[in-house]
Amino acid sequence: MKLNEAKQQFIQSWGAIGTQWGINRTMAQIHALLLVSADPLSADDIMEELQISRGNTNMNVRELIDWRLVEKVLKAGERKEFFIAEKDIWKVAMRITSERKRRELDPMIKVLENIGEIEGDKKDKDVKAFTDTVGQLQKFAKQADKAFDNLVKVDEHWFTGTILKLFK
Amino acid sequence: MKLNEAKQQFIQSWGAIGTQWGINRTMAQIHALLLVSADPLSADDIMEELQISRGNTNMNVRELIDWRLVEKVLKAGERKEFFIAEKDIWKVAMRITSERKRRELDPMIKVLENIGEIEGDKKDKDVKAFTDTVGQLQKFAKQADKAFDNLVKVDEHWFTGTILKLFK
DNA sequence: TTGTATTTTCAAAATATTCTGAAACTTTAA
DNA sequence: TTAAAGTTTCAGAATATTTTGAAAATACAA
Repeated sequence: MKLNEAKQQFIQSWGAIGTQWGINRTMAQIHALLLVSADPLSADDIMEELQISRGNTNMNVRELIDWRLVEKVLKAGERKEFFIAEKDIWKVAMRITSERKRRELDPMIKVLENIGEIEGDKKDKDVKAFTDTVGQLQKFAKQADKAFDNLVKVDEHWFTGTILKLFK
Repeated sequence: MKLNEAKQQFIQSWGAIGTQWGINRTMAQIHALLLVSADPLSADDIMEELQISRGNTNMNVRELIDWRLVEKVLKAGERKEFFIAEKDIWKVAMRITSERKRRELDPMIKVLENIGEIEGDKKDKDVKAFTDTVGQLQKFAKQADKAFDNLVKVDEHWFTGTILKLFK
């Protein structure tokens, strides 16, 4: 299998998987392209490689930067911006996890907090069913929130060596 | 806050969160409705409560059953089918996790497996960049796969008591 | 059987999301 | 300054997804 062939296959497949993840196809493709590129690419490189418009490229690169999966790189003597992806897959996974938590778990916690006390007979089976489910969800959401925070925190400390120092 | 008011708020918010999760709004709403209902509901009940069509109701209830979040219930003397949601939030979370793994991680593993050996100079930086990233992804995906399987497995055994028996 | 209640399917309509490309804006070098 | 290179924005077009509702299929009682 030739390199370019394999690259193209990887990029296309990654785009398809992206949609399953609820992620924009183009965003996933640009990420894939940058992940397997040795050098930083410019917007024009990306447009050329993926056959997409400048606007689309710009929007999705910006989104990838928001997710902290891609960084802007400046080359000496060049006016253009270049882009490079974080290559450490563990870090990539942590950042995607953080972002998904922010988009999926945090709004859930907010919704649950905003549900007020229910008026009426607390022994009523309908009132019970509601408060019981909402209560369980609240408990679960808070636990999950802590678990994710710890996962990401431990990971950051691992890299900076903070945890090892605790054992000295 | 009145019960019906709170229910309606919960259902609408859950629908909105669902879309963030990459889940169909109606599916999330039906799930929310069943989660906070004391008794099983019929398709007509769901249509009435959420103001949606029969086709939409049928499709999404079926999808929820596929996810093992909802079960069909038959009432004596009634010809209609009724539906009830799994109320144990931990079980719900495990089932959603399993389904997401199936939809998100499994296709990723498949894609990575299908990428063949790259022809050409293995010292070339472009070849290196590609094989290195794909290699890292493969390693990560397999670890994640095992981790999720174990999570779900431990959980099932926990409920059936299999793990406690191991310590006897 | 036949008729009635119920569920399922699916083409077309409605809605939502993504993409394009050109204009507006910004940055930098001369 | 000016102008050229580059980036961003966003209205409208293209795509994709979801929803409706009526017809077909199925299940059941008489």
